[in-house]
Amino acid sequence: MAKSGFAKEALMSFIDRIVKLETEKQALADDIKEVYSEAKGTGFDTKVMRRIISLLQLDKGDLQEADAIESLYRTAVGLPTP
Amino acid sequence: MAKSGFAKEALMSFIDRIVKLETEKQALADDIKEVYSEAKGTGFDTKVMRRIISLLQLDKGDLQEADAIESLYRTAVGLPTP
Amino acid sequence: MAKSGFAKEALMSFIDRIVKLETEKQALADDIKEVYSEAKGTGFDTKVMRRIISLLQLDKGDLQEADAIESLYRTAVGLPTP
Amino acid sequence: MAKSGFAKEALMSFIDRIVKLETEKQALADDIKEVYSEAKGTGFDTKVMRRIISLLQLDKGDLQEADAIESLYRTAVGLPTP
DNA sequence: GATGCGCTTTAAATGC
DNA sequence: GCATTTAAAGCGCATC
Repeated sequence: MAKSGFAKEALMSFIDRIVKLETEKQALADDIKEVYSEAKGTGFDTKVMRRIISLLQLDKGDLQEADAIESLYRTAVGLPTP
Repeated sequence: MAKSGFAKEALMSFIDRIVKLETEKQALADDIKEVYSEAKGTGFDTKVMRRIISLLQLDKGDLQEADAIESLYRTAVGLPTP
Repeated sequence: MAKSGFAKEALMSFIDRIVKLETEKQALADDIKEVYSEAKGTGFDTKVMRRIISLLQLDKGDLQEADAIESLYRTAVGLPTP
Repeated sequence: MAKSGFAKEALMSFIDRIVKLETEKQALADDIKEVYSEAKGTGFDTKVMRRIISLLQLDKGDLQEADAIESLYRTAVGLPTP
């Protein structure tokens, strides 16, 4: 049992698995960064791209609602709506 | 002279000033957090509020341009425009 | 209520307060930058200064952190924590 | 060119690639979470595990950091760095 | 349900 | 000006 007997092997196994997964995860993060960099070099606005990607994650209703609230608040503070 | 003679006093003076300013800055950050918290309690969407505030920092032309690019990208990926 | 009736005045009030606070906060950030700039002009290494300041701010937490590390290693090895 | 002609296809390609990579990245994040969960179920303290893993990852940089600190203090005190 | 902590992401600063 | 590195902010989880 882990708590008292002290399963050193088990702990090391868990930790190894996590370290490995995190390594792969970091590699993907680097890939993503690279794609953004490439897109930027092609002339795209990466800031807007990031926003678009986050909007894509929303389901349709949520997106509409978010847009609606933003329109409302924009009007309230005197900003033009797109 | 700082580099060779070693102006310990001067260094400490600079550091003290910075620490003091950072303390005040942190206090303002806390105040801001509190206002957001109050707004949230009143029923406002703080995420949208943050966006509105960042949009307010832009000058008019920049805002229009950002909106235009976003519309373009939205259309390109099949998202509805607000 | 904010969502339906839509308290435009309340929203503007919150946003005004935040914008004001952020303005002051930014002013302090600028002041800090200026001090660093002045220090740099006097011959100090600002990177080192930043490091020292962060170390100074960590001083208090440092002991706690050392204690925490000991504690966690004890736990990891199955020893009781004090 | 992206800005005027507007390469819709290119944009969609970039975004698709990023979305795909982020999906994989999220899958790995979920895997990691699952391993922690399993470890927890086996009786390990996940907080401690996280701490240990972060310490393991810092091991390499640690020496460098120690050297850097010595270096910065030397500079602060006016001593030449090696 | 609230609070704190860690992670992720985003903005800024510096050096090339 | 661009790219890297570092600080700040926001977010979400986990705990109490």
